[in-house]
Amino acid sequence: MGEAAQLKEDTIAALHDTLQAYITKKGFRSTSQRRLVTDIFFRTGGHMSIEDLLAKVREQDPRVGYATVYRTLRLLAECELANVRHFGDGVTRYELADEGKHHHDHLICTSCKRIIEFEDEAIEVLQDRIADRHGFNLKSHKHELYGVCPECQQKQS
Amino acid sequence: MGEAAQLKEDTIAALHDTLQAYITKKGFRSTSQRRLVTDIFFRTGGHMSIEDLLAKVREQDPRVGYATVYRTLRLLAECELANVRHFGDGVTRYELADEGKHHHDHLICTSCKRIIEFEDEAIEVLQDRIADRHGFNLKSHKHELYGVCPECQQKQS
DNA sequence: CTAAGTGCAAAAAGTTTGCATTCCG
DNA sequence: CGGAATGCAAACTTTTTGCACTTAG
Repeated sequence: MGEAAQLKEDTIAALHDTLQAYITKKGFRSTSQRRLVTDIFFRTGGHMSIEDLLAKVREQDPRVGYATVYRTLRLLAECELANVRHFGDGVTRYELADEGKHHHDHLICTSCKRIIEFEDEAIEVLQDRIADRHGFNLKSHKHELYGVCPECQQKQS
Repeated sequence: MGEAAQLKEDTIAALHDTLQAYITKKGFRSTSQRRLVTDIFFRTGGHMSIEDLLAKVREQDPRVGYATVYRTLRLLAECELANVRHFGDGVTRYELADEGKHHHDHLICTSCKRIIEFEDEAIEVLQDRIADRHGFNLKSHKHELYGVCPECQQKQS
C-alpha cells in the first residue's frame, strides 16, 4: 500500500518480452529509442507525463524527440501494456497496465499533486455489480479521490 | 437512475441565486452572456463540452465568443457550482456540482460514447474510509466505469 | 464614471503529422 | 534493399490571454 513499489527485474524483462512479441507479430521494429523509452517507462511504472518521461529519456539520449515518445506510448497503449490517464490538469499521463502490476486506483493531493495508489477489493465487486445491472460489458475503470494530503493539511494551517 | 434527469425550474432558479450571491460577494457583474451561458449549462446539467455548449449558446445569441464560455465555466468551477471532467478524449467537459443534483458517477460506453450516471452509497462509504486511512481530507472524486453498453454489444456481434 | 466583461485575434500548450533521412530485419 | 521508425518542424486542437471597446453597477 502507499507509493508505487519498485518492479522486479524479471517483471520488467517480462514486459519487454510482451512488447517484443507484439512488435514481431505486427511486423514492427525494435529500435534503440523504443527500448530506451519503454524501459524507463516500465521502471518508473506510471503517472509520468510525456514531458517528464522525455526528460528522463534525454538524460540518456539527448537526441530523442517528442514525437518518438508520443508514438512509443501510443504503441504501448495499443498493445495494452499502458493506459492513458488524465488527472485534471490538461496533461496526458500513461501508466503501466494491470499486466505489470496489481490493479489499483488513485488518491490525488490537489495541493502538492502527489499521487498515491490504493486497492480495494470490495469496491471492485460493487463496480462489477453496477455494470451488470446496466448490462455493460466492463472493460476498465478509473477511480480517483481528490483531496488534501496530511502534509499539505499541516502546511496550510 | 439512468440518464440525467431534468432539473426542476426552482432548482435552476436556486443555482442562479447561488451564482448571483457569489458574483455580488466578489464584486463581479451579471451580464446577459453569463446569464445565458449559465442558464443553458444549468438546464442541460453537464457532460457538455465547451464546443457543444457554445453551439447551444449561439443558437440564442450568435455573437458570444469562445472566451466568454471558457471564462464563465471557469467562474462556475471557482464558485463550486461546476466540476471539470476529462473522459479520455482530449476534451474538457463540465458538469453541475453536487449542489444542483445528487452525487453520482459515470458508466461510459467506449463504443457509442453514451454516458450513464449511477449512484452507489456503499462505494461512497468505502471511499471515505480509504481517504481516512491515508489521512486525506477528501474534496471530490471521480469514478468512471468504461465498457460496452448492451446496444453496442448487440451491434458488434 | 470606472472597472469588470466581452469579442476578437493572437499566443500558448499539448499533441499529431508530413517528410527526408536513418537503420532494422 | 524496402519499409518502419526517427527527428525535426510545421500543422492542429484546445484553451488562455492581451487589448480596445462595451456596459453593469
